[in-house]
Amino acid sequence: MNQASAPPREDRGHSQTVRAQLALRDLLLSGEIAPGARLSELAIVERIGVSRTPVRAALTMLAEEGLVEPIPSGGFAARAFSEQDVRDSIELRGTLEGLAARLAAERGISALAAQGLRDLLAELDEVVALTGTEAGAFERYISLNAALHREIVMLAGSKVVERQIERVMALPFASPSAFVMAQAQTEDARRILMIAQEHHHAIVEAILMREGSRVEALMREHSRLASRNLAHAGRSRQTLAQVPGGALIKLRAV
Amino acid sequence: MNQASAPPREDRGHSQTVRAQLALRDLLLSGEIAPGARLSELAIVERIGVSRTPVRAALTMLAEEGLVEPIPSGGFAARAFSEQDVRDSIELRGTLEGLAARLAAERGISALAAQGLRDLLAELDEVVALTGTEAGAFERYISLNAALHREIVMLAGSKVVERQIERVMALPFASPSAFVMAQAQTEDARRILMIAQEHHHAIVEAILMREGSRVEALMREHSRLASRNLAHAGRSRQTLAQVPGGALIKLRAV
DNA sequence: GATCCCTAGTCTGTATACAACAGACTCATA
DNA sequence: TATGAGTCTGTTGTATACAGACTAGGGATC
Repeated sequence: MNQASAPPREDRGHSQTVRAQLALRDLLLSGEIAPGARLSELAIVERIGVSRTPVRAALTMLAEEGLVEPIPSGGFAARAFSEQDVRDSIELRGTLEGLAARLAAERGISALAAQGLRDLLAELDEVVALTGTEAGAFERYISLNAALHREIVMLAGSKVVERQIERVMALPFASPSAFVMAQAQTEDARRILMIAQEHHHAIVEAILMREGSRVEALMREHSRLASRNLAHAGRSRQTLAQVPGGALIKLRAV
Repeated sequence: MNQASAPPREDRGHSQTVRAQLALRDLLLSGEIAPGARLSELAIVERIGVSRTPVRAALTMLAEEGLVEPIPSGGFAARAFSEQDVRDSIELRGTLEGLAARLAAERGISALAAQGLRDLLAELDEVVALTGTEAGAFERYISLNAALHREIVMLAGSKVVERQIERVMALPFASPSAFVMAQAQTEDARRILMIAQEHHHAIVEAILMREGSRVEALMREHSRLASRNLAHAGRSRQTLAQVPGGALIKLRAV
């Protein structure tokens, strides 16, 4: 270990493998490593200062996540995603979240969990009202939105389903809030957030009323908001840069 | 490399990592490594005759697949599945296959692909007719059934969806034919196969007619046949032993 | 001038050595 | 007898050395 000096940031507590994984993911998502490029292990070693073994482990993990893909002759390459891939990922997330929400509705949730959902909804209501007038409202919306979605997935009470959804969300542009930031500058932004929040209300209500089929349909439709946002964001590479992992997306008509 | 002798079977052509992965998967699915047991790397090295590096790689891959799970303090343990886990996995597969079938229907398939589906159906018809009178019919059914399901997934034309379904099927008892063998001895066997085949016909028809919503519902219901079979198979550990990966399933009331 | 082959360099896959850590066991003490 | 500290063993995480495979570039030949 003759690299630079101490661990770059407060990476202590993490193993070298985790550090490598996070660093690599950053490099990939920011586009610093171009999509399609081969990932030479030695080059990565020099770049992030851990030895080949953890780098290799990180690469295989990222390959499982789908951010890199194995090259037949050996090694890995940064993966590129088409607009269709993104759309499919969103549809996939909607379908799986729909399943989770349906299970939650059908199996029923505790009074405590119900209150948790209501609280999240109320907080989201506040934030949506503040949007446009207060800085940081979007960031706050994103985190609350993620929390609500996560909570619904948890309420399905199925590790198997949970794992699977986690896996889809490893593709960053598939996350529920991926395209919110891309819309932040638009005049439409507030309107879209209000619609999304209306969805949230309906979804929570359906879960509480144990309307499985309804909540599934709602959840799917909800995810399609992201698709719509993608259509907007996809118009320019600049907007796309606001989207997490946007650098990985190849536009058709650039 | 002072182990035993030459590579155990015709494992040549595979890398050590792949060999380790296959060997470990076998060990896990057969139950030779008990669910919940810690997987010591050294022990595996001695058992399958490759060094720690590929064993380690295989372990992380199997962890991604969900067959083993990381222990907080380090290392991995063989995972155990509850009956509920199995049921959820089947529901998950049904949902995802439903999505794939719907996409195939909505996007349309080529004339060649349509003919391929019809051919598979015809072959399955034959095999189902032979069931009970001819040995090996069940095995043939399983392989044709798998081929049909695979084909439908391919026809969705989405790598992202395909990958995800692959991942669910890594859990062997989630595969479409998992519980067919468990039923082979039953007098119900033939009846169940006929029902499944009726499903297949309706599914293919719906895809050809581009009835997305219908095919999705059909596909889900189709997957629930497996759940029903599980209920039967789950009654005894002996029947469960016929199911791939059955050794990993913990019965509630044994 | 184009194509094919050979060679050198680079890279990955694998094995192994080393160090830090976790857990269990023992022994001493209250 | 119970509790605590200390040690000791087994295990994983990490680094690195080595060998085979692949790639690219240059030179020779058709």
